[in-house]
Amino acid sequence: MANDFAFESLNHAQREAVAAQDGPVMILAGAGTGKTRTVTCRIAHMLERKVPASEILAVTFTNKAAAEMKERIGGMVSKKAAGEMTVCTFHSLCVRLLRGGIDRLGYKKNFSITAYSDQVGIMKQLLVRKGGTDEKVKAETVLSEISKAKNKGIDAQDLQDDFFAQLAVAYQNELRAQNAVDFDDLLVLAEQVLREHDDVREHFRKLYTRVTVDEFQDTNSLQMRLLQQLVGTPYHVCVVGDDDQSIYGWRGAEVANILEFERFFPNPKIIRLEENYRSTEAVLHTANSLIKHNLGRREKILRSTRGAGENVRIVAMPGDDEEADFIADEMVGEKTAHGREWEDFAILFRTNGQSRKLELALRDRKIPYRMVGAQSFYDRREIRDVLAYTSLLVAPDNDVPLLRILNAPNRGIGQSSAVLATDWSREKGYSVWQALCNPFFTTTIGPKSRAAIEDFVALISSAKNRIDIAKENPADVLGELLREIEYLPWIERSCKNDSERQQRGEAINSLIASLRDHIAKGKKLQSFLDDSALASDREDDDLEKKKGATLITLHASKGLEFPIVYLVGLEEGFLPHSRSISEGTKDEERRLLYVGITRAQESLTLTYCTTRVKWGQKSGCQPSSFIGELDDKHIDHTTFDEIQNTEMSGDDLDDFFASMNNLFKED
DNA sequence: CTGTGTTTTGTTTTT
DNA sequence: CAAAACACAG
Repeated sequence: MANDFAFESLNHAQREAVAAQDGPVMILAGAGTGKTRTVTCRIAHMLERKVPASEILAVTFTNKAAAEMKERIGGMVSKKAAGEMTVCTFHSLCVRLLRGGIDRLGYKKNFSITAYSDQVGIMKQLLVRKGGTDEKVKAETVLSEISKAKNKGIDAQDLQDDFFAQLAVAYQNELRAQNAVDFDDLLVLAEQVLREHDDVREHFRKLYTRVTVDEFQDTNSLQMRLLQQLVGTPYHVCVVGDDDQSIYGWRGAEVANILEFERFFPNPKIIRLEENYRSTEAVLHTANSLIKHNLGRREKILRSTRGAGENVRIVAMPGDDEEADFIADEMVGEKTAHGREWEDFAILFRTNGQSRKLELALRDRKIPYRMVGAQSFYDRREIRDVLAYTSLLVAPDNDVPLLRILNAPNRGIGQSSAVLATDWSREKGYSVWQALCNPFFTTTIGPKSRAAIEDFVALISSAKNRIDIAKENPADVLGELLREIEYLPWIERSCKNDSERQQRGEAINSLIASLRDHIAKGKKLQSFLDDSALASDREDDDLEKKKGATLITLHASKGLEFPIVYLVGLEEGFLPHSRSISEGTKDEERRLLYVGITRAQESLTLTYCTTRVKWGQKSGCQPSSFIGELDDKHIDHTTFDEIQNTEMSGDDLDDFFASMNNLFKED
């Protein structure tokens, strides 16, 4: 199955990238330059050259990207070969590695991965226990400092702030005691195993002889060190990325990795993809004129292959209500006038909070839409609860999930009992579960709570036995367990409306269904929990395939493209975000805007408001300083009022009256 | 221990 | 103006 046809369709630079198979290679792929196609061709070409598929490793930024890449390569070569390759995120790669070798570092192989909400839970407890003077520190802040330190390779106790260092040590002990690792530990420990154990390192270097890293601009220095351990001479490593699209600096991403790639892997072949197949000249010229203002970049000039196109518009809005209405109205007009599909439209914004008004405006006009990224499926309360129950069925000694559901639904084991159990277990060096099982503990508390605790212990034990001993399907056991404790009715009682009730019920069902699916594939319960912890995905296939216009944050929009793009809220303090100004990361905000602009294929509209409702109060806004940096060559500056007036002419007039009529009808 | 009413707090982005 | 944390009575 030759894939020559694909090779034929590549441009010069892309072919060069495909042909450069040996030694270190860096592909600088500007926005819309056919990056994914080039990378998949390059890997397909590897397989053609008889590199065994099992020796190929490709690391992506998200699970979704991994799945997509696998599918595309499967389409070019055989499905079987694609299946034998390893395509995954850094984190899941590390899980695989550690499930095999973490015992070398003194952890047990059945370690569990602490989800973010559980990290917060641990830290909150520690703050209560340690924060005698109760300083106003948020658990999230401490965790983010710890995370930054880990990613930089700093030891927890060496944190500058004394209090933070204390917390960091306590936090790490807590995890260790529970044989648990957090998200960052996965990378830290994997790197450590590879570095300290020659045989493990050699094993993996032989296992993966060809390594590709996608979205390289988003890797941090820890991931870079991991990569160095993973790849030995002769460095058959290929990194792909675009420093201009590095927007995860706040999570530790180091643009330096891409700017100083030579330092890590000597004499790389550097290939630039600058021919853009996505956007019009107007869009690209505007994007280029903006990104020019960033210093210290690998210079790239995107060239359009699609002709000038219509001008970019910058529209001043009197307020955020008008902004939303204007966009929604225009979408209706565009659709009828030019036969557009709703899927052709996307509205991009900086913060999730901005989506509310837009949603309302779309809903008013019955425009179908899909929201990407609001709340992660796995962050939902009912899902976290059910997963906590699931993890108890694997390892009841994990305190965090245990404490989470100890009294959810309410079963008469309240705060005070929980504190007593925790304290007792800590004193004796037991887990909380062991405390609950231990008569020496249970006899110390009141008869009512005691009965409740005994019931709870019996409940979990019997469910666990059904899985471990009777070998029943865990999905069935879990489902029955939830029914027995009447979880759903309990959660439903806290819902405000019917649709929320339905959603929660569906979420639980879909989680159980995916567990059943997982078990049917012959995989273990433990790996189900791993996957859930690592799934950042706002997946839920339904949501992905849902029809309609797209509402999306700038961050989540990376890698996507749309014919018609509205980018809202170009105001100082929003984009650039005020926090970025105080942190001195305005460059990253500029890149963020650059990413947004380059999503547009044909039509781009940037809007800003002169007033905006904030915390229920109207307040004034300044247009973003980025607007002044754009070259006006392909830009029209207008205002809301101007457009309203000009629309009074021509055949738009009919539309205007139609929508006015609608307005009156609704009132 | 639970449910309700009151106060406070807050808005970046997420593997 | 929300949601979330908090306080207090039952």
